[in-house]
Amino acid sequence: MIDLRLLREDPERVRASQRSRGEDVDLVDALLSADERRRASGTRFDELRAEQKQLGRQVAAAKGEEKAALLARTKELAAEVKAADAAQGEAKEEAERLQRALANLIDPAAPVGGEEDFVTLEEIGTPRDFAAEGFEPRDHVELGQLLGAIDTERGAKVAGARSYYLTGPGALLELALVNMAMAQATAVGFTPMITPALVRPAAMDGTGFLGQAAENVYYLADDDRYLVGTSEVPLAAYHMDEILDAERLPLRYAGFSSCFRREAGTYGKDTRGIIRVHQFEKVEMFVFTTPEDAEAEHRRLLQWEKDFLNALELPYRVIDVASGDLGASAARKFDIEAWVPTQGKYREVTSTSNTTEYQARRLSIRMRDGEGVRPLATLNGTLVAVPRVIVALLENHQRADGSVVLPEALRPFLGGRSVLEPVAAR
RNA sequence: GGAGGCGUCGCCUAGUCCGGUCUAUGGCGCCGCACUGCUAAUGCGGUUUGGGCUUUACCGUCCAUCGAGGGUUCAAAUCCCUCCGCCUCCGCCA
Repeated sequence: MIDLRLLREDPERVRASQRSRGEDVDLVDALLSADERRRASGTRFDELRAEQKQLGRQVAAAKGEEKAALLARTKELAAEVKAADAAQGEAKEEAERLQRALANLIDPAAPVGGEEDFVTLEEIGTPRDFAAEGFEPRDHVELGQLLGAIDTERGAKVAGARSYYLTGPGALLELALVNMAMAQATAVGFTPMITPALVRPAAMDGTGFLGQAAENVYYLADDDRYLVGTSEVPLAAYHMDEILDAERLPLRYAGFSSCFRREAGTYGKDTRGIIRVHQFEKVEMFVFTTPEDAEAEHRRLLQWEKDFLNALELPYRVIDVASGDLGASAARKFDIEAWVPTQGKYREVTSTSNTTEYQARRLSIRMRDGEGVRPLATLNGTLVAVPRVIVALLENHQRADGSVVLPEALRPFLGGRSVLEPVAAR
């Protein structure tokens, strides 16, 4: 949610943000007038209620006829109070509904435009020239089969499309990547967390995933629970309804969980392999900090993501995502895309968003400092989304014989192993 | 799944049976002031959160807030219902 005071003082800024996102601008004025109605109905209720309380005290002290006379008056007033209360409730609900529907204010520094209008901030590393090396690179599905690391066929048999098994070295590779990510995160002060993957509606809604993104969320109707698409959800909601001492900030958590995505509306996209799947594991960084520190922390999250990919010796680029392609919670977002040789393209492997005070307001997470009590800022960033990193590792580090060289930094997490070799088919 | 107990403004706690200055008690912690070579101790005052009005802030004031939501009543922390959470026991189970 955005700050209503800011909305009242500078509605044009909010309209501009909506426009830049390509979202409904009328929502802003609908919210403004709903807020007006909310305050008016609240004032009326408060006045009636004050009168009722005052009379109530008189009733308590009165006796006999005097009391009977008072009761006649208070009875009438009670009906008015009840009506005013209902009106206030409706106005409040409507205002909050609209307030929740409004996306976060765009950071003015974010590029304006749609999905294609991102700005490339930097390119790190150089994609290998396989032609010069004299062989055609295999894609990760083929490599995964050769190495006995990925089984997409049986994944589909058992769990349907976009499902897979990580087998043998593939399974170990996941564990190694997760351990390496956790080691890096804890070294710079993150608290490792293993989070619930199944959450209540308040957590899902509070993080902003039940808006436009709702169609990609698995919902268990019998239990009124959601499967999270990222541990950002349980990590953000971890401090729901709390007031944190500003001196404790920043609070940094590295969450590990399975992630579930329906991938609705992506039929035909990335149907081969494990780039787009319904279930995967991920280590996510999540930070609670002051609004003043949020922008600097966003840069730090990006740097930690780069550190990780650098250690894996992968070529990648960093993009500044354009306004129209931001999630509802994000004011600004940087994605890192790793080079995928067989596609001749950079593909998203991490994403870090500054959600400013947006999620904190929805989840009622505040901080107490010298200024008093006010919302804090939250930020998130991927450290490792396992399948996509496996894709990049296999394809970028493959050799002509189908073996894959493991980057130095990963070897200690694989018992010192330096190469994955093809195995006989099973 | 079954039976029972519990949920009070940071923490602990009084109040709930029997509705009415509860405008929520006391302690701890914390903040301010006083006293004091320093510290400690002591004394006094303050200390939930949100919303409205006062054009912002300060100050002041009103309303809401006793796990959440509804109901009964002139009036609900207190009575009734539903839900959520925690604890104990039984059953089942990785």
